Amino acid sequence: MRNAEFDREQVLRSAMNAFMRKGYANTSMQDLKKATGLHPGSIYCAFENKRGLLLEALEQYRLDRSAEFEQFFSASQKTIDNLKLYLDNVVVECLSCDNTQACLMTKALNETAEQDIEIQQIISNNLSMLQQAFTEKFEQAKEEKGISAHKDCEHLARYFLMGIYGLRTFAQTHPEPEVLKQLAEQLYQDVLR
Amino acid sequence: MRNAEFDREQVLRSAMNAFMRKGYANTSMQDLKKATGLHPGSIYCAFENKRGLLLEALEQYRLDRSAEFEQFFSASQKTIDNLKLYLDNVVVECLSCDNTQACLMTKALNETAEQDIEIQQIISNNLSMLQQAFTEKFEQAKEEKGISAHKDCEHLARYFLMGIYGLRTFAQTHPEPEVLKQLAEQLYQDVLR
DNA sequence: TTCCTTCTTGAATGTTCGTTCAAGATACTC
DNA sequence: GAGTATCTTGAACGAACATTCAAGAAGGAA
Repeated sequence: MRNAEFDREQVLRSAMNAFMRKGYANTSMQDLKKATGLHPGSIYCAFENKRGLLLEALEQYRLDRSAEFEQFFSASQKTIDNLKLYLDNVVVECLSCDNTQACLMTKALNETAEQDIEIQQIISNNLSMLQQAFTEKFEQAKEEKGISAHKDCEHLARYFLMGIYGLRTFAQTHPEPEVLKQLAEQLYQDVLR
Repeated sequence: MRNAEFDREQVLRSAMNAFMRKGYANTSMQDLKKATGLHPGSIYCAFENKRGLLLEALEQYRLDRSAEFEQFFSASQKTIDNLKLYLDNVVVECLSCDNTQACLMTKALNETAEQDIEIQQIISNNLSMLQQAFTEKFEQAKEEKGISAHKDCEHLARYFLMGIYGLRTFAQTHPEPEVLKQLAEQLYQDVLR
């Protein structure tokens, strides 16, 4: 027997970043080789093919973001404040030029639209989970009297998510800190109101 | 002498749709041949190369959308109502499955990010023009007393555009009419308030 | 009609892509 | 320490890609 030499999670995160930077179609096996340090044969042995690597990278991304999400909501006692922290972090992410700048989910969603139904479905499910997570946080905020009792938490979650999508796209053309912060602030106020 | 047989605008619109459906990288010359009815040689003769075709398609898209934009604001006397009409139309577009479903600008923006700076710049400029057009409409609405006098029209335009971006992305995963209409309604209310 | 210019055609080109595979390297088992 | 199962390597593969180009078709001028 012999174990694989590479760290699977680390490889997946490298692939994740490569896909986010150039998109799925524009990331060649050579790019992936350079990014992951794995030779083509190893990639095909471990992930079946390029698409399999994307599928696992998407799942790793979901896990990582899910963990990150929960971390934000252990920061303060008040859920509504943590939602603001989360939103502010989106802005920070948008502004970090050296980083990937976009969300792997929405990036892959845009690219595989009407082409790969399975990937489309997986991403839809993942984003639905995120939406559900937001819904729960808004319900929690309602219990804490952070938002008014007559609000529809599902709607708030959808609106919040829509705002985040929009913020990310907007940031691609106008990555000006003040503007993005102002937009995020307004989104937060509109959700609270 | 001899004139070209094809209608340039019609070819550009066909290419536009092909690029929107599959994305730039995933649209092959064969796809473009099928979509436009032009043979590779003609395409290269008329547009230099695939990228040149995208560049002209982007410009045609801008022109078409610009004309469509102005049409919305000749519908009613009140600018604020026309903004609602525009927003409702975005929802309708999102829901028309047979159609392209996405905006060529944001689609290409996502795909060429950090890869083709020139295209990136062109799209940024085009989206800035749209933002500017919205700003002017909001200022017009302010003069008509449709929105309160102390509002920052530039900010409103940015927020409105952000909402539209978000709506489009959201629709890709959840194309449910009631949900999208509710989101658009809330966006409109938040902008008015 | 004849000639010339321009457009159209589609097969051919070189390149790059994702993918495969056989040889070599390595660690575990007995 | 020999044997073996598994992983790693990277050259090689066919397919698909964007692009080219020479031959053919067609309109305008004379």
